Amino acid sequence: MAIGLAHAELIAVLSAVTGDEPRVMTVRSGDALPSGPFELGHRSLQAGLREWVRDQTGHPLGYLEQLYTFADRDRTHEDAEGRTISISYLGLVREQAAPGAGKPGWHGWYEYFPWEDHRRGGPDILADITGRLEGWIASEPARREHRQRRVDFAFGLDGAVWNEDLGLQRYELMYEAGLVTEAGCPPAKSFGRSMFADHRRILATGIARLRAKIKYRPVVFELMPESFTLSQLQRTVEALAGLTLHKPNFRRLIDQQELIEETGEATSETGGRPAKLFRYRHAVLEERALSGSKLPLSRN
Amino acid sequence: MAIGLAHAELIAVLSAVTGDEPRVMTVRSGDALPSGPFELGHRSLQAGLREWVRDQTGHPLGYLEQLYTFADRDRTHEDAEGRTISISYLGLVREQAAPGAGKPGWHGWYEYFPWEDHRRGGPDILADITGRLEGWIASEPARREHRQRRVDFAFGLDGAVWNEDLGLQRYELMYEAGLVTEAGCPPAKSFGRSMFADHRRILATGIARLRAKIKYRPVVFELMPESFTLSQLQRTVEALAGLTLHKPNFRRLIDQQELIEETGEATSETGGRPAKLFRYRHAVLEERALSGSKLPLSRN
DNA sequence: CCGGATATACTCACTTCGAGTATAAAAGGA
DNA sequence: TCCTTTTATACTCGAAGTGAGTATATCCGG
Repeated sequence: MAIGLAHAELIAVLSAVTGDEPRVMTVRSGDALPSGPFELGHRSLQAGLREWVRDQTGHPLGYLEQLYTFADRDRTHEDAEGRTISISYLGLVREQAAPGAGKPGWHGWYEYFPWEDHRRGGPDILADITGRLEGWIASEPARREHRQRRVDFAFGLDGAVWNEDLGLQRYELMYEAGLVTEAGCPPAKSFGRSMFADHRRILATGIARLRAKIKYRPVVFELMPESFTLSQLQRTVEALAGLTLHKPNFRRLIDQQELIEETGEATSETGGRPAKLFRYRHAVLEERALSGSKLPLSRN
Repeated sequence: MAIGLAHAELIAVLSAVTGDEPRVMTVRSGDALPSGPFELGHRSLQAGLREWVRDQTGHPLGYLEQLYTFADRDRTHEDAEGRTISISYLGLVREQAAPGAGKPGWHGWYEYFPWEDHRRGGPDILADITGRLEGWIASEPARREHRQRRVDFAFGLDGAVWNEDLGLQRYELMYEAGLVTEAGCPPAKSFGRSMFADHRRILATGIARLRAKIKYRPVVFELMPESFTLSQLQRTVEALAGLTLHKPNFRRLIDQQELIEETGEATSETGGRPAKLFRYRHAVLEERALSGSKLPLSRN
């Protein structure tokens, strides 16, 4: 069986949460995701990326999973024979281990996707977007109905509810409708900060994946410091989902799953009544991480 | 940014269900999964694979999704510079469109994973496997506890319940314990039919992904003929999951989701009372395919 | 016309889950 | 000191979902 030659690169969506702001590691002042060649000599892709991140950033990398492999024709490396295959990964970095977070190199998710943050209600920018999308829908009568259904579903219009998992579909619709500069839209009429090539699409893929995952796997804890309060944990989940949650239900679900345990200490840095500190029960839960563990993503 | 050179190949896990037997398309008399070079000139990986499958098999390919990209050191192409990157896909083929199903080229899933079929109760082979695993657990005192937890969880022992989604973890445990020929185990002491290189592991990845997916996305319908009875649908799901389901609950969940509609006809080929025929509501559901749609995988 | 087989329909108890309400313990200013 | 604000923690209730069992309908073949 013959084998085609290609160039291989790794692209990483590395996220951390500082306070209540989800961030992504970037290069070129926030214009691109970190990427690099897939070097020979690595044991595996996963190991290669781990090593590379450690060298480049000094941050130990907790959770790491493959996102998607792209090889579209428009990704062909300029002057080279063969084409480029981009293998993208999603990685989670602990806040405390990310001293660079906040400084250049880390940028908030919602700079790139301002319409995705619904923690203070649906953002005003949404009305502008859906308005422009209506124009796009009307512009081609033959596909009108189909487009209308897609938009209503993705943006929670006409009876549908906003679903935080559909971030990628929303970005792709906006791309199709020419509302982002990556699709050739003039900056003045586009939405959100754009990125190099298809990096923003890859970021959207990572965000969508993470938002879906926190609902059934205890990956949030990869973003938390060693000990934390329940409110901190909730704010982290809220930051990722771009939604606010019902506090009593959040707490109920967390402790009925026995994912965490009290450290015995408390902190009064939170303003009001001191909060108990908790830690994640690593050892006991290695396996369970593979199955259960839901988070209550009910709208508030 | 420099780009590493590599060989790229595509590997496909193409599945169909005939009657109540889930099958996978194979080459080399069932010893390998179909694979081929990633040719230049394809619009994308997805398009390349679609084209390639159509040419090779004559089967139109319905659902297609990327599974995983492998590039471990032991997958290096023999005499070549660079290494091989294998991009694997999961594809679903309709029974009626797979005239070759049953003939050479298609093999039942459970030839390769006999311990995964629990439709007639836990298979006898399971006792042999867990017995051998106990030996492996005991063989290294330092990791005993950890191994015990992994095995109990994956195989549903010691209070845990059998989880059909964990097929990949089960295979990997068996590989680690040296119970499969791919890991160097002599054929007489190994379990299930083996495959070339890591193809059986890729098949396990595909099966696990599909078993997980049918629970929240309506992908089963990609495997059904145009019109079908509810029992047929249930038997297909059962074949994939390797479990039997509670009939009344299955029907309730199906029709409360409004995924299907009656064709108006009925068939009396089933032996007893004639069964109504249904069809999947394609058009209405393009978008919903992205979110909801659960299947009742409750044990019976 | 009756039993076997399959299809279809209904019921009930238990759990889950969204949503609201109540109490506890700190800080800080009047 | 006390009262308000703020945050943490605890409890309750009703609606919906889910597992499991039972009952009825309609064919076939003897």
